[in-house]
Amino acid sequence: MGEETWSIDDILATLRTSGGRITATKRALVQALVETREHVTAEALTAAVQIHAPEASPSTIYRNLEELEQLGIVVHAHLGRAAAVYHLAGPVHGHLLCSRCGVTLEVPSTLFEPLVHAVRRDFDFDVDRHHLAISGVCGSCRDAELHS
Amino acid sequence: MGEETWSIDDILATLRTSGGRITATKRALVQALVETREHVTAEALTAAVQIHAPEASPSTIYRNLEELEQLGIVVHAHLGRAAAVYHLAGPVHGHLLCSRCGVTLEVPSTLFEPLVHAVRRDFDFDVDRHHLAISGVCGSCRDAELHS
DNA sequence: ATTGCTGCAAACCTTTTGCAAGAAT
DNA sequence: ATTCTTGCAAAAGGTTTGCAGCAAT
Repeated sequence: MGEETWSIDDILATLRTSGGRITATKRALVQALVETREHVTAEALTAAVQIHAPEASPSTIYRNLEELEQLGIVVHAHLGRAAAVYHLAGPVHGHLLCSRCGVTLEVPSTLFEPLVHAVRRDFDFDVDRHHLAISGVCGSCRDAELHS
Repeated sequence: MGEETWSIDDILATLRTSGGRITATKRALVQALVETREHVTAEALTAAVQIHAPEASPSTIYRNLEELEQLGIVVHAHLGRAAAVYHLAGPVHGHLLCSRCGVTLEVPSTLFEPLVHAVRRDFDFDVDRHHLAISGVCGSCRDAELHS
């Protein structure tokens, strides 16, 4: 259920082993993913990669991300209507997305365990813990609303 | 936290009371929503409305859906990368989306209560119960996978 | 020498928006 | 008469794809 941590070399090795080729774009993408431990959009990753490889195109980023995802290195989540966010598969966690300000909070997956088990028991459904995304209103936005 | 059930007349009355005007498109849309108790895309709703009002355009459907949503009559959820699904606000429930076959299961929101409370307590975050969407793999797809 | 990867540009899909004409009140 | 709504068409935003050339193996 996800490695502890991925190093750049881990990832490149996995990429090679799977038959993929290592390109400058892939290297820069992997580096960006490892360095920013946050949830980033494909657009942000493209920008990061372009610092090192100015010619890199969004389509390549998408293709590389898909390759990494199929290897279990990267996961993505859809948080509402906006662009998907990508991050390294790591310690599993859920996402709380504020529908007012858009902030994303990561919460430990332990919070979801009761739900995960109930859903498996009652609905024979295996929750993908990586894709957990719950929307609502964060404390700051709720407070701001009360004052208006 | 949501009415028990909406009738067509309930909805039209609410629409009128709020200052909105009743048009043929709105009437057909409301009828489609009440009749199909499922989760439908804007595209499907457009098709349903066009049976009665062939000239209705998708943009009008979107605008009407937004109006209905602001009145608390309709809610929508984003289940993955595909089009959003809309349905009448009713007994609150969560969604389980199978990432293999795309089926959507509705589950009672009681399953989410432990999570909702933990998240409020620990993260000061108010979950929007209508938007709960959890992805994973349904029993049929898991079984099919085991046999392959 | 293979053949996987790339950038570019264009296509795609869902949703939003501008606008002038039309319709509900 | 007022002004809310509509249809159309175009735009927008995110993602995917076709293709010919480039590059990693």
